[in-house]
Amino acid sequence: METVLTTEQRILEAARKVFFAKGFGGARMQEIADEAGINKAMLHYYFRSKDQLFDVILEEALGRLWPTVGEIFMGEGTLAEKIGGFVDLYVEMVQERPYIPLFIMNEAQSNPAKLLARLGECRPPLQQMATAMQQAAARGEIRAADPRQTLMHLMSLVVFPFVARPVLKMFFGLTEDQFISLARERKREITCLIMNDLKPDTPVNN
Amino acid sequence: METVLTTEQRILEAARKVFFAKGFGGARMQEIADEAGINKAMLHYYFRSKDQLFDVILEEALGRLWPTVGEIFMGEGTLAEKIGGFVDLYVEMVQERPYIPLFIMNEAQSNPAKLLARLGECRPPLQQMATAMQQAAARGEIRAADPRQTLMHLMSLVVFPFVARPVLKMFFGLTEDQFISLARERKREITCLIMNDLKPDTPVNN
DNA sequence: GTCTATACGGCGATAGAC
DNA sequence: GTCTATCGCCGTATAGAC
Repeated sequence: METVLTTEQRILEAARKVFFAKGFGGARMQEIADEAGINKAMLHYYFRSKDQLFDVILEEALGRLWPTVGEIFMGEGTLAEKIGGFVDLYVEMVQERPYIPLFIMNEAQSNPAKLLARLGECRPPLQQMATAMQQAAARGEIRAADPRQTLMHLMSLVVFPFVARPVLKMFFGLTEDQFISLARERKREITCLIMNDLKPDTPVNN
Repeated sequence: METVLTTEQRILEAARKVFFAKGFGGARMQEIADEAGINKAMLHYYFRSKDQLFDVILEEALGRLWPTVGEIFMGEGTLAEKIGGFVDLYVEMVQERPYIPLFIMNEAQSNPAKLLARLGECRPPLQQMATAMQQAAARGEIRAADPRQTLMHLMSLVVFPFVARPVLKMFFGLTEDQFISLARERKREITCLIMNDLKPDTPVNN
């Protein structure tokens, strides 16, 4: 139970903060050093170069992209429960680290080579999701649907509002508290939206 | 019908390209000059500083954020038609200029002051949309719903896939062509998704 | 209006004392 | 391991010839 962080830990914490906020190109080694309360030279002592320091941060971030989402879809229960679980977990992740998705989308555009190579190793649980959806469709719980579209719907609905948070707050004239409560309402809304879309055809009631 | 562009126009075109791709911090005046086929000094001759050049580009981009969306919701027709029209128009806009949303979300985070002031003047047509939804609800065409949530749904579903395009292509293992056709399918999907969600309660069939 | 040359500062990175 | 000092490069911006 040591509350004193090592120099390396303080550097990493500072680097996360600055890289996530400014991206690779916008981040300054000096700012990271200041944030960590140490000297610029120490950054190079511990991590040779800006590139290598960035790689460590990037690796961490990518590892946290897909929490334990795959397991949710492989577990027991109805698809509605699984989708609900996915949304809960994913909203929580994005809410805790809102900078990560924007950071990743940015780097994917400005430094594609660097990012996309590593991104290949962090695929979403598309296979598990497809299986879960097929089984649910066979049970008549939902209609047949393209799991890629459904995953894109889910990611869009969960991630976008946090990525665009400052813009949306301005558009809707919201305070931070109001935004948070609006975001909270969304969890349930999103699940309903998706399940409604996947409802099986009901010729009788049509 | 003059195909020869003035120097100023060529600078602006080059600046759009570079700023949209790299953001303010990542863009280099040298790159803009090369792209325009002129000298670096000319940039400063026409636009004094990088900041002022950027402001011009930003202004343009903000003006194109909301096409003539407001009019769609004020016109005749069912809400389903209006939503469909919104999606068509908005997808088209984002498809044509995919860099603009990411660019705006970025600058909103890294240079909030500069952007958010001007952003206030480019609000989405929330008022028109709210009115159209209230009227549709009164006609029994849809259930009562928070127009802010509906607008957030729409923006999320339309914008996110384009902003995250490189990432999604990698996740799903898609070529550019495959991505485009997936995006095309989405237009209809999104409209259905939203209208399904807004369907009025039907106690008889419930 | 367009060019070359240059000023000036900030950046990443390293050397070397302690 | 930690610091100060400094190198070399590249960024924005300007001066001045044509």
